Amino acid sequence: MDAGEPKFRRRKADRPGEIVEAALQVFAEKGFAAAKLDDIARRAGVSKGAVYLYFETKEDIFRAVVTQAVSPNIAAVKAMAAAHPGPIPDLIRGVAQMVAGVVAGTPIGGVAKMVIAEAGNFPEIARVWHDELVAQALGAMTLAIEAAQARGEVKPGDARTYAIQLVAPLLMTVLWRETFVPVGARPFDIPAVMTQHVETLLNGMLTQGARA
Amino acid sequence: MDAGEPKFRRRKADRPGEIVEAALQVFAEKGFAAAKLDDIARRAGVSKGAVYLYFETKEDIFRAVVTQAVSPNIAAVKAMAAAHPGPIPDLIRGVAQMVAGVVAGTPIGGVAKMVIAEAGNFPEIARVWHDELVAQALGAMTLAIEAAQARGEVKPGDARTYAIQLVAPLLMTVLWRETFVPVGARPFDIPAVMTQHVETLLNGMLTQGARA
Amino acid sequence: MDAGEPKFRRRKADRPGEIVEAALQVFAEKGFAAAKLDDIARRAGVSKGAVYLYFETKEDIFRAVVTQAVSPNIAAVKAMAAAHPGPIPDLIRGVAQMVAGVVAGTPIGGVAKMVIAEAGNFPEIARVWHDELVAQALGAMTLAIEAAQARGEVKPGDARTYAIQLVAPLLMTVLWRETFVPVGARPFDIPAVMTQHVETLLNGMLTQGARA
Amino acid sequence: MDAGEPKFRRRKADRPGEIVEAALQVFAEKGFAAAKLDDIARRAGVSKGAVYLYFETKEDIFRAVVTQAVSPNIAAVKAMAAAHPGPIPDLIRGVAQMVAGVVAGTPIGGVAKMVIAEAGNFPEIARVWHDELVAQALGAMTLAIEAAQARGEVKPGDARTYAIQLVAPLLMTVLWRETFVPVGARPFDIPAVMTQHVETLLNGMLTQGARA
DNA sequence: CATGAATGAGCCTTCATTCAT
DNA sequence: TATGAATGAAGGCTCATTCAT
Repeated sequence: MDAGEPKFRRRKADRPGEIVEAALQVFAEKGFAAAKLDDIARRAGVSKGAVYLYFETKEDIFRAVVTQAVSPNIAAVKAMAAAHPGPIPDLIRGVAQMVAGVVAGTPIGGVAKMVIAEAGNFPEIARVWHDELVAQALGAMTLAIEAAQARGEVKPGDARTYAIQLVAPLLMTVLWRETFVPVGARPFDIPAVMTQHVETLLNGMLTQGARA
Repeated sequence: MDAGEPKFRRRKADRPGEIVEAALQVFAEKGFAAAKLDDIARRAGVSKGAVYLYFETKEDIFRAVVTQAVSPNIAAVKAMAAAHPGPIPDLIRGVAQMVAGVVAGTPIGGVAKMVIAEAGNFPEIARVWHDELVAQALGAMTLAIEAAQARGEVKPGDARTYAIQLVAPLLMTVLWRETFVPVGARPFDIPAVMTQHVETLLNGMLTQGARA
Repeated sequence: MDAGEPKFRRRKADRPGEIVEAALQVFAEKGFAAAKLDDIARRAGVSKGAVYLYFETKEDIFRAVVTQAVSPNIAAVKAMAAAHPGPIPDLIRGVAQMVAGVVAGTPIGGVAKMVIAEAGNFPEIARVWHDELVAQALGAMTLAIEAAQARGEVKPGDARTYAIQLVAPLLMTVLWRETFVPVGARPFDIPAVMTQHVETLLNGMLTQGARA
Repeated sequence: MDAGEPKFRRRKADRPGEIVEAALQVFAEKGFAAAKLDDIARRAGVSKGAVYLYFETKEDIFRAVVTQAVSPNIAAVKAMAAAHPGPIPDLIRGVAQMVAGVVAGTPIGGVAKMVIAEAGNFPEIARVWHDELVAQALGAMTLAIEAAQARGEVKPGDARTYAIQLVAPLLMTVLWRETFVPVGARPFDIPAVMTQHVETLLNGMLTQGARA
């Protein structure tokens, strides 16, 4: 019986996840509007109608894809926020490695692309992404840098700006991978870029004393 | 025709340009698929039919928007490439200021967003953007940095990586403006960010001797 | 099975009847096309699949609803047809009271509405309804009136027309109840209307002699 | 040029009327849900898309059909309401003839059928039909009858009931025409039925004195 | 018998594109 | 050139019907 391909499968519990996963691929590849329900369904291995057993509309699927990509990263952000208040270089190196790993190993890059692309059409999604993920992470980094400045570890300068200086190459290389690599551009080794970047930037932003 | 020509008479020769300009706004706001020909025509102040006197298809308009945004910047890139081989800090500061000015003062950010979003659907556009703009600029910067390394001005490290480290915050802040500012995020002062970034990074990447 | 059988155990034998009853309500409320199998099943207290154990298609259920509403009334019609050939006023009064009672106490009004609404899509249903119910009743009345005319009880005039004159207010008030009362119209007291109608009409159609 | 069938016609002003007329036929024949936009468009001689240049949704078309059928009759109702306060028999005979003419000569029967069928799904349509047409007409008749009763022309009895007694055969024969005639039932001669009905009923409802 | 997850044909609606004016 | 009414293909969504359990 196992060998015969049953026409129906009856796996209510698994379906939503499978559909969201398939949708992530299709949306990341084509964008929201150009993605066809048929494609999503086929890639999820179900019929078009089955998708509507689990989601109300195409927009719902989109929202599920994006918000679902937020949640697992919230933990990481919280860990970052709660990070020990020790010397800032270790913190930054640790965070950079962790985030680089996430970015390299998950489809979060594709989701980021979708958020950027559809922010105009789905403001609430941009808001969720910002409020729950980006602003949190940026805020945690900013606070840590301000504390380090107070301790004399980091040179004067806008702390929030230091924070984006730190993460910008990550976003850049991810979008590079999504945008230009498929048309033949030379890819970047994301962890390597981050290593060089963090060392260079630390070198530039730390005070003499902290650089020891 | 005569002296009594109405002051605000529409210039026929300007039509394509007006349409492209209108299309840029609509595409940047909604994305390619969600942009309606009707909106573009209305915003350009012409009828829907008139658009088809100048462009074959919606894709054509899109291509025109993106490629048109490339050309004026090619000059800048060439200037960059031909830049004098003097001390690298001045070159970098000069380039950064120029690029920051362009980014802050033109809709190129919206175009970048479109390129990222539609790279999957219009690979040749991603290719044009990469080959004629991004790769050129990155290549010029890379060469200049390698030359500076050869002169002992810049520390060892991957020159192409140094180049993206330099420009990444620019892309980041532009996308921030396009994506999160409309939903209430605090904006960045792009030139200020670039100033701090360039100084910090130069501080970190220059050798002792060059830092004088 | 045994004495301990649950008190409210569902009678399998009743299922078709329960489904038809539920379907009658839903069809009467929404019409054939707008009625959803899901609604019918839910209102009958069974699963959607169970409906298909008893009926082949949605059309089948519809046919069952309408034809089932015909049968119990056929007896009444036959009784009418076989009615004693005595003075017509008594016959008419008796028939009117009986029919008014049926109309007021059964969902036959909703069925009539369905027949009217779907006659175009289900001609055979209109035909059944006409041939087995309406034409029979009308024919019986017509014959009785013609007999009364022969006996000099009823004035000259088209007998079939007299017959519909008699029943028309019944249909009118039923449809009023189905159509306008739900949107706030003042309802009619159907038996009262029929009493006044029958007396007025008899007054107008009987000859001097019969009016004694 | 006239001989050649042009692909497009450009008759903006005529379209809505043509579409509503076509829709009336299709809706009356199939009902709202079973009517296909394609059918309506084809019968109106336009493409499916063209329909959407003039109406937002299928429901809109339906509403337009029904409300459009109301308006021309409102005038007649008003005339009825303003009718001279002379002897009631003349008034009733006049109104009956007029209404019978309208009913026989316009598609109002089909519209009435639609209103009855879809009252559950479109309550506001039932409300419009009732408030602007049926209740007005019934109210005017009721008032006239009450006045006649006050003058001693009409026997005691509920005036509103007398009013529906009067019009019921009209509705009955119209629905008969829409429902049973297509499946082979013998049609009624509507004006003839009304003549016999009015005379019989007047005979029954007038007082001795008024019958002179 | 009974369930309800799954299917897929069908239809409303949108919108890029065409063309008579 | 310019217009905008008209077209028709495409796709989101619904729901009667089927079938593995």
